[in-house]
Amino acid sequence: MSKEDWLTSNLIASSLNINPVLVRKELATLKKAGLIESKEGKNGGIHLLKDANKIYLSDIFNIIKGSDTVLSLLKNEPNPDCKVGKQINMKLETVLSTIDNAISNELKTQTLEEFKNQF
Amino acid sequence: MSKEDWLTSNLIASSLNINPVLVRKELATLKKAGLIESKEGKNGGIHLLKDANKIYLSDIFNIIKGSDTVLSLLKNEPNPDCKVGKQINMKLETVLSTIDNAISNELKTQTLEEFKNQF
DNA sequence: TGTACTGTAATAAAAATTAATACAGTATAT
DNA sequence: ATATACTGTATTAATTTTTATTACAGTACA
Repeated sequence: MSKEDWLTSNLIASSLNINPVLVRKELATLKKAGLIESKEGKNGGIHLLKDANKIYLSDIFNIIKGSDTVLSLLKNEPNPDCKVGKQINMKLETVLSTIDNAISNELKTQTLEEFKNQF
Repeated sequence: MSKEDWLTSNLIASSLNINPVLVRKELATLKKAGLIESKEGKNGGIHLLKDANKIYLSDIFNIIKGSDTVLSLLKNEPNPDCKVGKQINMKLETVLSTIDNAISNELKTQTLEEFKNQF
């Protein structure tokens, strides 16, 4: 992908076999995070702002993940009358954060370029 | 929890604030995996088959996770006419497996006993 | 000025999760 | 023996989440 290639959300959507609007929503997240840039109008689209070999899979993971934890066990609201239930989400949060970090660290070992070169 | 304490699914459900049937389904998984034992009939319930300090959070994680990957990106069926789409799930699977391993390794560092003792 | 994009909102449809109901089977206590 | 309180499991309903669809304003290019 050279600097002047602009990928369209329709092309991506048809490759992923999902709806273009979904793609554009995810791209909005990546754009906000500064990973990609977009161009409106005819012949527009998106492309990366950095070289793929400077982008680690962890970067993408962390952007898409946002502030949630990957394992979303914190949505449940345990019985507050239960001594354990009252405190467990706080304790779980610690575990779930270390899990997110473990994933992120693992994904630091591969660049987008390396992933791409498999094809 | 001594050897003769039998926790009922209703108690667990009311602590978690979810439906008892859901609890019993998860317990069935843990039982099949040999982590817990159950007793039917009056005064029945479930309890651990091993000491909590011999059970690592990773054990529970792996049982509950089953054969799926935690990040379930493989359900999508990309366009098979796309050169990349055709192959990507295979390549993703590798990444997703390393993620599962990373989580499992992280959770090996804490026992159920240690987690419990926080309360 | 028509065309092909992004960006975003609103709504609908589909899928996944959770809840509810029901009940057979079983062990215990009285 | 029999009422009681459990597990185990099936079926169906309700709820929530995810994904798709439709629509359209804004923008840049040819």
